[in-house]
Amino acid sequence: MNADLPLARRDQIAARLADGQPVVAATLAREFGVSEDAIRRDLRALAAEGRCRRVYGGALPCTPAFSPVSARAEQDGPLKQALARAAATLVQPGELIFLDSGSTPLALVDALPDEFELTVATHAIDIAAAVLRRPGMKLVMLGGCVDPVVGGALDATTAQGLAQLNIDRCFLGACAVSASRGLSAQHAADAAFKRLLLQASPHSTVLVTADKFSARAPHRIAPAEAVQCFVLSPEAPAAEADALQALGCSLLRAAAT
Amino acid sequence: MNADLPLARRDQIAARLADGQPVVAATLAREFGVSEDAIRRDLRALAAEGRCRRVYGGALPCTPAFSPVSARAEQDGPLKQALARAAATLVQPGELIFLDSGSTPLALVDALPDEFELTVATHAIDIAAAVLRRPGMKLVMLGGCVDPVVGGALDATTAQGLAQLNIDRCFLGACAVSASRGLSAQHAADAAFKRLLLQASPHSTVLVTADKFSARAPHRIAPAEAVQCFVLSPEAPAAEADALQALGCSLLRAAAT
DNA sequence: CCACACAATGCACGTTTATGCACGTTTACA
DNA sequence: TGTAAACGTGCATAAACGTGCATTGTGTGG
Repeated sequence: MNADLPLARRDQIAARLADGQPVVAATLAREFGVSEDAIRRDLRALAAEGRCRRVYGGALPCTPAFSPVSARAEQDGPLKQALARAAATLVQPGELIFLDSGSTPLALVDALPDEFELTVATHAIDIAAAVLRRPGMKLVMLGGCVDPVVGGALDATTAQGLAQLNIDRCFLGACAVSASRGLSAQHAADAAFKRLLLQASPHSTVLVTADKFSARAPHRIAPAEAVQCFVLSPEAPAAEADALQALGCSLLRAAAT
Repeated sequence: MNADLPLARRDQIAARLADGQPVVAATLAREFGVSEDAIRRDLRALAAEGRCRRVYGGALPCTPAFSPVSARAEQDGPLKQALARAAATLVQPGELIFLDSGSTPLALVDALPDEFELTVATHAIDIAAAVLRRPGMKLVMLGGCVDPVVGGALDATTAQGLAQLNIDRCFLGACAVSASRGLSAQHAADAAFKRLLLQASPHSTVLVTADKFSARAPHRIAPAEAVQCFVLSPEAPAAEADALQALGCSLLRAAAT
């Protein structure tokens, strides 16, 4: 991280707490490269200001509620995080990556490395909010009328904004995946947008939880071979995986949780 | 790199701080080829002008880039909610309202009536997220490169998107308010956007907490008479309120908490 | 041309602050 | 109930701090 100003460290810890994240003293000590004593002093000071609640092993935010991302990430949790970690290995420093809407791409935000100077583009509100919490990343928001179901902008303006980006890589969530029927989505507008996104990206990755293979969805996005890489969970059926590979798609297996 | 003018050095340091970068005294001393004493004097001067926060080892930007909106979100809770409730009474059914970035407009989202079939437009990520949680509202998101300090899109694309909206009413937060100096903002791009927003709206309302009257900010947005209505907190100084009214602005007092 | 004010700087001094380590105590968990 | 980790406290150290003072360079008025 950047400058080792003591108070800056304290601010960063305070920011995490204000964000609703609990902090662990030992972890922070390693992360900031100082002894646990120093961290404990910080936490004590913050607690004295009423900015957190001191507990054995670390500290908790004084307002424990309300933290949309972390809550969701915890709950849907380990599986999507594992997919996200695997997908994050594909990203190269300095790239402009586009994150599609959905909880799996959302998990990817927290898995992206800090030091890569990435630019993240998205049309999804919750993903933008998550990126905003990551210091080192630039954020480009696509505007338009927001579809309340998808949680992101989805209209002609959005498509137009997409066309103005030089995307290096995109990550999609899909409603349904099959080697024979390709990718499908629940909503027509969402499918159309994903189709444009695939066309606009020289390299596209789809994050797939195992249940997506058995799912059906009405709107065809593209054939599977339009995607360069699929990230699969460990319990994905081998038959489907082999079929995707036979189409020329590369596969990435997430580590078992 | 360096002209030897001392003031030029101070300006460069100020520029970095305005950019959100923390600075380390020892590093700056080596970089500019002067003693740490000189740097410390600069930092002290800048801090005295309110342009940074002095800390042990260097200085931090007064609005740290890394803990953007989340930290200041709920600090003045009840007060801002009271302002929001007062402002919400101005809204008419079916309108397209634009919400500026800031914690006060954010509070307004939850105060808006459900049954009015409103369309809310914004360029701020957190406000969009809040609107998304309200069922009966339509949401229009303005896109563009997102300013991490403001927490919303702020570039030419955003301005263009604004021009394509038929806004009925807009609600602004301001960094500083004064009858004589008008509205001011901390950041140039933010000020420019607010200026466009005022021009694009037939009716504009500014939500003002009492501390905004004593605050200073470098970038002038518009004179106070460019705003139709100010919503004031109960403890706002009467002198300032009278001065605003003398300029032809209507006032709305929030109920005491 | 000189004297002087003035601002910026570097240096020396004593003071404050943050840190790490050592010690004994408390806490969580098996 | 026992154990290991986390805790708080005291102390020593090094870095950063503020202040006062001498030096330098520049511009101005006598």
